Parts: sequence; C-alpha cells; structure tokens
Amino acid sequence: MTPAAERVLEVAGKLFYDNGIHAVGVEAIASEANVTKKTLYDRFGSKDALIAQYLRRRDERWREHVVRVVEQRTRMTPTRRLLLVFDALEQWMATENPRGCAFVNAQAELPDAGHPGREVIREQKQWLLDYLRTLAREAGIRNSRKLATSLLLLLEGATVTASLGVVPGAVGNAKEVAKQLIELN
Amino acid sequence: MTPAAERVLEVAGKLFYDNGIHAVGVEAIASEANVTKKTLYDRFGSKDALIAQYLRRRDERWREHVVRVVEQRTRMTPTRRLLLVFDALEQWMATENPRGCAFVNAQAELPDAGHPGREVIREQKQWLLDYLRTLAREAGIRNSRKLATSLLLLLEGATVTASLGVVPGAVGNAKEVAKQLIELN
DNA sequence: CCTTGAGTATACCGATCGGTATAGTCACTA
DNA sequence: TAGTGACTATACCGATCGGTATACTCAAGG
Repeated sequence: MTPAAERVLEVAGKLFYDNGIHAVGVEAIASEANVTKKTLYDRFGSKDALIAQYLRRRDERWREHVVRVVEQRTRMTPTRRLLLVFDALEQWMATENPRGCAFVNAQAELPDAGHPGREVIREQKQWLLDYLRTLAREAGIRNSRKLATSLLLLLEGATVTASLGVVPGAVGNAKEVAKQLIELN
Repeated sequence: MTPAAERVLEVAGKLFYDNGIHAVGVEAIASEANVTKKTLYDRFGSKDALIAQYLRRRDERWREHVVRVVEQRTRMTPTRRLLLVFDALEQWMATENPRGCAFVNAQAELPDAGHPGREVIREQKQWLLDYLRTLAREAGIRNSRKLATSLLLLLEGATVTASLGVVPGAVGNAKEVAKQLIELN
C-alpha cells in the first residue's frame, strides 16, 4: 500500500461513512487526499473496488477493537467477558460509529448481490456471530449457537436505535437484556 | 393526490426501496410512471420532497399492517397480542421488506439532519416504540418503558440480521427472546 | 545508466444528475 | 364560453458522474 493509496483509503473511509457511498464522488476523494484521479485509479482500479477496500479496512479496525477490549481482561470470568462485547460496542458507537453500522449502511446502498463490497459485509457479520459463539462456549453456555444469535440481534438492534436517536441508552439496555439471557441459561 | 401523482409515488416507492434513494434518478421514476418530469415536479416540488412522501407513505402502510395483525385478535391475552408484533414483522419481511427497514436504509443515505425525510424516520421509530409500550401496559408489564425499549431492540436487530442473511430465523428467534423477557416480568 | 513504478497536472469522454422553460392538449366547471 | 388545472412533449440548463488519455517528473534499484 503506497502512501498515496493510504491517504485515499483514509479519506474514502471518512467521506463514505459520513455522507453515504453514492453521495461521494471519486473526484472529491482524490482531491481531499491530495491525489490525482489517475493515481486513485492506478491503485484501486474502480470505485467499486475502493468501496470494498473501505469496508475491509473498517472491518479490520472493528475486529481489532472488539478483541482488544475483550482479550484485555483475561482475569474476568468468561461470562463477564462475553458481556464486554457490549462495552466494546458502546465505545465504538461514541467514537467511530455515530451514524450507525457502516456495513448495514453499505448494504442499503449496494443492492447488487454481486458487488465486491457485499462479501465483506457478510464476512463482518459472520465473524461477529462466530466470535460471540466462541465466547459463549467458553462461558459454559449450553446452547451457544442460539445465545450468540440472540446477542447479535441485541447488538445490531442497539446500534440501529442508538444511531437513530430513538433510544438514548440503547447499548446499555441491550447489555442488561443480554445479562438476563445469560443468567437464564 | 392526482392519478399521475399516485403513479409517481407508487413507482418511487418501489425504485427507492429496491435500489436505494441516491441510485434512482427522477427521470427514471417519471419514465416508469408514464409521467413527464414536469408533472412530477408540479406535484412534488423536488426530489427531496418526493423522498419524504415516499417514506411517509411507507410508514402508513407499515402502521396499518401492524395494527391490523395485532388488533385483529382481540380475544387473545394482552401478553400474546404484544408478541404478535413479531409475527407482523415476519410477514412484513417476507412480502415488503426483504432489503431491510426502509427507514434505516434511508437514514444511511440522508446524513443531513435537516432533510425532510429525517423527521418521517424519527416518527416511524417513535410510533413503534410508543405502540409497544401501550401494548406492554395493557399486558400488565410493570416497567413498560424498559420492556418496550428492549422489544424495539429485538425487532430492529431481527430486521437487520434477517435482511443481511446472517441469521435465517432472526424474527422467530427475537420473538422467543421477547417471550422470555415478558415471562421474567 | 537506464528502466520501472509512483506520482503530478490537465484535459477529455459520454452519460446522467436535479431542475426549469416553452408550448400545447384536454376535460371539467363557474 | 372562458378559464383553470392536470397533463404531455421536448428541449434545455449547468453540474457532476465514473473513468480514460497524454505527457511529464522524480526517486530507487539492478
């Protein structure tokens, strides 16, 4: 990844997330990144490929964030570490995600199932589901598959409602519900 | 609402939802509705106003659908009627909502808080939250506010994950969790 | 030394964007 | 019968869209 490409990807990440994908032209991205359009196309090939890269990069940062928050507290009980995912989301929402899940937003703008970005979206959600299940298993949950799914529903629901401003303490609320679900097990 | 305007709104509803708002031009809408661009602008004034109307119309249909499903079974216990909202969503997803919540998708494309469509989005979510709370009260839930919020999280989470294809039986799963939450009360 | 890759600057392409202007048709109604 | 509102047809506007072409500079490396 060349320095110019790095700048392009960083700028694209900000503009795409803040304004929506279709609303941002490649001209604006190149200009903001102090790069010519030619360089942008030499590095990324097309806007669609750039979109996919944007999503991939964001997914990487999200995974690192979650894993960092959870893996940091190894002395906690596995059950509490499972709930840490909600704390990770709360931090993420405040700093990087005020406009909701970038992948859900991208899905709204990419109806074509063949778009290169769609695979990244699928992978992002699948990873989170798998991660939740792993944590659930470590916490001794009997039906880890079902609980992980339920937690995913809560996380996604909290993200949406929080970004819409309907439910102020959405993530905290979701965490409480999650705690109850785990105690039921 | 003139016949031409009606056609425009119907076509806009389909194209906006299926393809995303920014991806659809007024030219395409007018053409598909067998209407000239002039007529479209005479009736709606601007694309932004048309977007707001599209959302308003869809909100109306959604509310009618939910109320119809719930209000139909007056002989059910209030608790079971509360859970009927999940059945209403499941039907809605299968027939009208395969690409997820139109309002969440619109929010992704309308970052400007002053856009006329944004108010419609807020109203749609607020209505559902209020409706859930009313049903919860009728079901004798002690903290109806909190339960309604939790149910909203589950509904929104189920909508998102179902449309993304990550969790096949998302709405059914959400309903099960909802049932558990109600029983805890 | 000379090639290669990364970069700049600029101009261009056809297509489409949201929106407007002009002129005319038709049916209903005061 | 004269006017009004809904509509069609068509042409146009400046701006922007994603993407390409040409010509050039410059630093690094075999």
